[in-house]
Amino acid sequence: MDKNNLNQIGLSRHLTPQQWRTLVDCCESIVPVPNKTTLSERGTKLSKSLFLVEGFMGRFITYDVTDRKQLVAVEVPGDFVDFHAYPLKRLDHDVVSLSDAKVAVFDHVVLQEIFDQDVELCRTVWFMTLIDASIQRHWTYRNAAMRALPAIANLLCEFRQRLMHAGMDTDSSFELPIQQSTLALACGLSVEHVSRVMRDLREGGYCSMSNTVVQIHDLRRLEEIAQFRTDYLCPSHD
Amino acid sequence: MDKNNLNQIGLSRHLTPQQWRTLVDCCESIVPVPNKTTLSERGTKLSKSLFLVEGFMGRFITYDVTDRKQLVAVEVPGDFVDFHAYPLKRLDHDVVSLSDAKVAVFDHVVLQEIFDQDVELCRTVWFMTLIDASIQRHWTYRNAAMRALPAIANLLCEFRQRLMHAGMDTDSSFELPIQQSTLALACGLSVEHVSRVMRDLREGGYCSMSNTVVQIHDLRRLEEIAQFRTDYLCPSHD
DNA sequence: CGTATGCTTGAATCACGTCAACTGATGTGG
DNA sequence: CCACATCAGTTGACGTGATTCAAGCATACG
Repeated sequence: MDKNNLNQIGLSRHLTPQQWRTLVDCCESIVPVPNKTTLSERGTKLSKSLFLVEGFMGRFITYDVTDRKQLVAVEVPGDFVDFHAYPLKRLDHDVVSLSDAKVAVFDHVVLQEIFDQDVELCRTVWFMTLIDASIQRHWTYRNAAMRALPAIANLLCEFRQRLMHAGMDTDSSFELPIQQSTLALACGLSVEHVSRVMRDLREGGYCSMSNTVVQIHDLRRLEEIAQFRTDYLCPSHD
Repeated sequence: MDKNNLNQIGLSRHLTPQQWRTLVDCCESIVPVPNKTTLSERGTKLSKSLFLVEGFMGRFITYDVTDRKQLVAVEVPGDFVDFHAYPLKRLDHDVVSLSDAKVAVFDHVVLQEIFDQDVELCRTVWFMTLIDASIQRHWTYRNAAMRALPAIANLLCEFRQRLMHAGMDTDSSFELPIQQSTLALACGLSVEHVSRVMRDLREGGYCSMSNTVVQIHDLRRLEEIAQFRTDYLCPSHD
């Protein structure tokens, strides 16, 4: 895949066309990533950042003692993966692909150069990492304050909304190449309980998930039990 | 209080002395904030950012339907409050003081000017907001993956560590001007259960909390049951 | 004084985890 | 083609961690 074919999708739409071109020009390469690939491990020093072109990525925090893997964040197409690694250098978690994916690679040194020349671009990218932070706060909220059924419903609504931003058609159904066990890891629930919740959502006429496709049966009612709000996903820039 | 008395504490220590001076020079004023003051409400447009000189601040997400207030983040002295509001402008949550506090106020327009002149400073402040994000990921983890007792223990360890960074003496005890109900809001637990957990921590010889002081009885064992790790609080810059 | 406010404790209930067994789809090698 | 393994999902029985409701107790405060 040629880097000139890179489309401005998802969060990257916050950039002006010129800024986007500046960024794309310094893209090192575009590489395919198979499912379940560990892209970076906790504590190792990073020198590259990624733009997620296709597929899903997950951030996992693991404590060796308990061996519990907790999924604390998911990136969808159009997200910048580890652009915050650029100033942070070392991360406290692992980044693993949740599906076959495709990523555009950026070198930190090159990024530093273009940011030096364009404070506005630096600020905009900063802004985008802050939307991630906003989503992260919501994940904190969801895990602490919501019961299993509304939580799962809420997560599905979030995915739908974010994939919509990424330009995918999500009217009555959408592709979601992750499985129940992944939802369980994201919400801190057991797979068995997620299975029961999915049955309730199905039988309640809200939505259903089979293979890699989520079918929305009644969006209004789904968003209602999910207590879904969009403000944390798309804060206005002005 | 005069702004020339502002000490470089906590996260602000990531700035060089010159950067710190640049920032302090553009501080508008230093104002006292009484306990339980709402500094900014969800959705309202912000034109100022704050540096927390003294006291504690909390970020609350509330859904009107359920009326459940969830505490998703806490700021300690030395933290920049809403510096990320600078590019974000509107927040998805409320910011409320958890104790009597003192804040230094910065105007966004002035900030924009000094960032325009110093990309490096912009980058460093960005870096600091990313440590917040790292903490946020850990809160997501704690809420999803940890049981009540280790979770509370972990939160107390986090406060201890962060207050240590802020230059407070926290050898065998430290000031923590928040109450059990606040811990409950932070961990998504009921006040009654937090009370029981605190009793277990006390009787187990780990730590105890009375009024506004946390007494550490056995730090090693406390950090052990808390599964405490410091990496998410102080990532290295290089 | 009485009345909040913060903490504590007990008993009943419930949401969710754990364990175990089973299904169906997919794949693999003989 | 069949025997077998694997993996995602499902279901039931049971245990438990945490909530809820209710009451009581201490301290601070108008």
